[in-house]
Parts: sequence; C-alpha cells; structure tokens
Amino acid sequence: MTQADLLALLEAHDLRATRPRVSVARLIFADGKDRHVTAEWVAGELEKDNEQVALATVYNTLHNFVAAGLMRQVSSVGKNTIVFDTNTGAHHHFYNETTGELTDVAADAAELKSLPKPPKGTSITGVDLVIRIR
Amino acid sequence: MTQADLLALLEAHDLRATRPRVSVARLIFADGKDRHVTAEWVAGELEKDNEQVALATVYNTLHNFVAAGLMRQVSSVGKNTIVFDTNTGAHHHFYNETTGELTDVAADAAELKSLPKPPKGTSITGVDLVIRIR
DNA sequence: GATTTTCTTTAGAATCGTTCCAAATACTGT
DNA sequence: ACAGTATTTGGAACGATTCTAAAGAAAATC
Repeated sequence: MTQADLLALLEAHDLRATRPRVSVARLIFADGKDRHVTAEWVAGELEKDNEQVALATVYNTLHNFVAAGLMRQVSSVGKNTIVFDTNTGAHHHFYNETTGELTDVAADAAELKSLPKPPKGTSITGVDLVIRIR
Repeated sequence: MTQADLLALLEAHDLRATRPRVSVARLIFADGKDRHVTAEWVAGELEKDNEQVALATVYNTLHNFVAAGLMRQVSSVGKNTIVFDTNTGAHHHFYNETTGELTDVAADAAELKSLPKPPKGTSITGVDLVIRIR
C-alpha cells in the first residue's frame, strides 16, 4: 500500500491525514491483512521506527479507525487488553490459551446453523465466535 | 439451597468451607441458576449483608470456584472486568452493548454447523459464542 | 494571508479492575 | 498442644486505558 493509498484511505473515511494517523495506518495496513494489534504494540513499533506518537494518541487513533470502520475491536478473551483487528469482514477467532495468540478463522469454516431470537426490543448487531485452543 | 447443601457443595469440590467461601457461595448459588457476577458486585452485596470479606478474598474465592468447576469465567466482551458465570454447562451469551448486560442463550438455540480444524499441535478446549445486541 | 474556529496531539495525572505481598489467622493432622 | 499448611487480609503495586488541560495543526472565514 503506497503513501498515496494510505492518504486516500483515510480521506475516504473522513479522517484527516495527520502525521500520527498516517504513521499508524502505514504500520498496520502496510503488509497483509488480518492483523491483530494492541495499542502498546503499535506504540512500541512506532518507537522503533523513530516515529514519535504518544501512547494516548495511539489509543485515539485506533479508536478513530474503529469508529470509521477501518478496523474492529475483538472481544478480548483472556487478557484485559483491547485487541484491534484489521479484518472487518465476518470471521471468527482461535484463541490460544497458552500463548494468548489470536488467529483468524474464515467465516465459512464455522457456520452457525441457527441464531436465537434476540430479546424483545433489541436486534443483533454482531456475533463473536471464539474457539479456545490449547 | 440450605446451609448444609452449601457446605456439601464446597466439600464435594475439595474446598474448605471457610467463612468467606460460604458467604460467597450462599450469595451466588442461593437463588436460581445462570447468574453472572463480578467480584465488585459480590463484594458490594456481602458488604450490604454485613458479611465482611476483603475484596482480595472475593477474587480468590471466585477463582477457586472456577478452578473447582463450580463456575466458569466468561470471555469478557466490552468491559475489562472479569465476569463469572454460575452456569458451567454448554451455553452462549447475549451481550447487550447498551447496558453491558449479559444473558444466557441455551446451547441448542445457536448450534454450529461445523467447527474448523484447530492448528496442528493444538486441540479445541472450548467455544465461546457471544451475540451482541442493541 | 491573517484570524478565528475546529480538530488533533500530547504528557502526565488519574482511574479502574485486578493481583501481589507479607503478616495475621484459622484450620488439619499428629 | 504443636507443627505444618491453607486461607484471609489490607494495603501497596500493577498494567491497561482514559482523562485533562494546554499546545499545536489544519481548515474555514474574512
């Protein structure tokens, strides 16, 4: 993904292409899809790359991206850390209880036969399936 | 559930029937099944009942109960708080994004058509299905 | 192109839930 | 009773996240 692509991506989601946002976007959208990142990890990587972005800003930015639909927040399983997922499509997760690692499961690898009716007055906004492994 | 039942329950799970453990057990197993509690809530209730149990002990106790198979820990969805579930059987959850409330879904109300093969060297230890509603 | 307005970043403090600690207490078996 | 082990306790410590209030950009207005 080129620099121009990144800018366009942010632009397309009504996010000003500020320096911190571009830095974070480059880091997490650069290679491959389906990444799972935490704020601390992002901050650490940027630090290594000598791109100075305050931790609070990393949090702001990641939340911005989620709000803009660029990422989603994974229902954290074990740890009490927020995990952000660059894969916004329908899919599920393996959660390795030993390592804490989270990996994607293609949506069609674990289809649901049926879904329960939501309680009156509510509607289903999403389904999180976490398959714990060891 | 009578006092004797509580003691028997703890005994049956190799847990010494200490005062704090009996207090907590009475509180959460007293009425009905399928309760979702947090440590803070338990501590607050005991406080109200004038049963003094340190917060740290409540945590210890709840973790003991989980280890003993009396409860399970729910993969926390939104909040970064540990939710303990008195329902240890196979079942799923509705997570109300507005209220943060967690309710049970009978296991057969949302059956899985198929499960993916776990990565080599690992085996599936559990499946958590959280249906987010609003 | 200077000025105002709005959005964003920032460092550090504050908060929250949870765990750790080391001392005190309560059991259990002998 | 005694020694040994398990449990409880309050408070300190912790890690992740959010808040705050001020400083810094960018965009909009004149």
